[in-house]
Amino acid sequence: MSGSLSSGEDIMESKPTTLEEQRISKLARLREAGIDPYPLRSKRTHTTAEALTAFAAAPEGEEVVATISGRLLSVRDMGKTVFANVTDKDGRIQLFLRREEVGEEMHRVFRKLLDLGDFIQATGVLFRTRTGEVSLRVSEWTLLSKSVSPLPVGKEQEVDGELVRYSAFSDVEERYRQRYADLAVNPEVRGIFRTRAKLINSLRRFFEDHDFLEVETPILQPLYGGAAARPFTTFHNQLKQELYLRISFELYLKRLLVGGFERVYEIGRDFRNEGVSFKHNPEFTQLEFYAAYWDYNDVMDFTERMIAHAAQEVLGTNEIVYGDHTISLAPPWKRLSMRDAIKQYAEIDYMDFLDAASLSKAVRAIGGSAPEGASWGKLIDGLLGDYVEPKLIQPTFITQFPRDISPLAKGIPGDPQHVERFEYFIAGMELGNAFSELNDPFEQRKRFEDLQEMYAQDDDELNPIDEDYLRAMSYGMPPNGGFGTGIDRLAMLFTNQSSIREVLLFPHLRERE
RNA sequence: GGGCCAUUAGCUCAGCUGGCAGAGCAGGUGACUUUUAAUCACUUGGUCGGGGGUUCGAAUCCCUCAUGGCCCA
Repeated sequence: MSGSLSSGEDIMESKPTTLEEQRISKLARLREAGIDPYPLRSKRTHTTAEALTAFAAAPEGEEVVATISGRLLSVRDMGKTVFANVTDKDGRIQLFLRREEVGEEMHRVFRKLLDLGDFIQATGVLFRTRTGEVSLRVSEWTLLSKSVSPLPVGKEQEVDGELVRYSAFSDVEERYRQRYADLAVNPEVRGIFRTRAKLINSLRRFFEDHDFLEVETPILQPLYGGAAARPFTTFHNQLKQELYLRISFELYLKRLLVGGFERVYEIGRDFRNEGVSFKHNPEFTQLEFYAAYWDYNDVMDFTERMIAHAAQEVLGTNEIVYGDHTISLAPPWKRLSMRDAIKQYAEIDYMDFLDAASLSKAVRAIGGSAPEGASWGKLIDGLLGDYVEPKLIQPTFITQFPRDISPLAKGIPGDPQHVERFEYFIAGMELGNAFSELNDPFEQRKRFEDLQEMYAQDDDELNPIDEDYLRAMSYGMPPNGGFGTGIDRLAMLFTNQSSIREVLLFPHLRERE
């Protein structure tokens, strides 16, 4: 017998708790009874859901035999008879286990040596108990995996068709730190991530159906760009080269339009070295697409159809509930220029204040915040965030952005202040950003240089000039519309979650000592 | 970055103006021939987030640090 296992000190870094010690001693007793607590193979014939369906579909009088596998989540021991619930990926089934049917020894082992959280496999005939629950009358069962640490399983009860949970694992921090336990005991959390996966699949199909090519571009980049954000830096030892984790995909995807692809998209991870909040995680999933011969109006048309289509596919409706709001994603969405939006919600016509100094004064006059040294465009963006964004519950495109905060967007003819750029907002949240992409290499260089000058003091905004990108553009880039959106925020919207951490499997948390 | 709140048993939580650290669930022992938050009896389990201070005495008051949540910037 293995002394190392009975002590438990060797398999766990920290000292086992009393409960863990009890379970570790059960491991030894199981082995004494000739039972391998971690057997090599298992075999199931039905998921719990399939077993219940098969029973419902079987003609009267026909036996349905099933072998199910899953995690033991509750036991009601009546002596000669034991009731237990076993769950698997998307369901649960009640086991009905009698001494005469499984034999004295396996009956004893089940009652004395199993714990909540253990994986087991059970074979039997389906039937309906006296109280009406379809159950598996177990003729044979085996242990598949012993749970040594107690899972935080709560209890639950059905009240008027609603499942009420008691002592559910709900400590937010522990749920994130031990997501495996959270997922194991909170099926609705698994549901969030199923919805998230369906959303991404649906978007991929939509792109596929519209002749987009899915591509992958570098995450490790010698230069970063395409957004205003601080990057993570890293180092390639052999090349002795400083590298950055990408902050956007933009400049690489547009290089592909130069290369002759006309519609490309990428879904992947971006990294931004900034604060953590209910809507920010240092790494997040981004979707960007670029389509040759489109302008930002085409992108708007496509965006509203794409999101509405995804909602229809994933949720079965265009009317989604988010917090206290019911939101209609059905196209067309409201379109409002930046100038009109700020006139409406902040009651400032910024075209009356055409430089940063006078606009800053006007912002302060209405009690708004105007950080020292903020550019004209940044002040406007600030007004948008403070006064407009929280009000935009129903989907809204805000169009025509200030030029100085939009170095990659094409200008509007005859309007030196604005460019063809939009952001879209739902539920008071900015979800994405798009423009008619600048494709004039001379203009692009000038914009980059202006930016260098304007933000010479500001690390957050200062991107290095990407000469290779300019060279690509100098070969000729088709006019195109581009778009980026945060998948995590869309997932929040689709799953009615108010924190980005609820839609990230393993959200970033500070280290605990 | 600022403010507020939280941190007590494996889980969910009580613990008032400072006076022997509690409950339910889980666990253990036993009872129970179809229960479903099964029930009943008995029972184990604690560095009260860490450190410092005040006090005869601190889970409780003060300071500080850590982590998390909410609100604000």
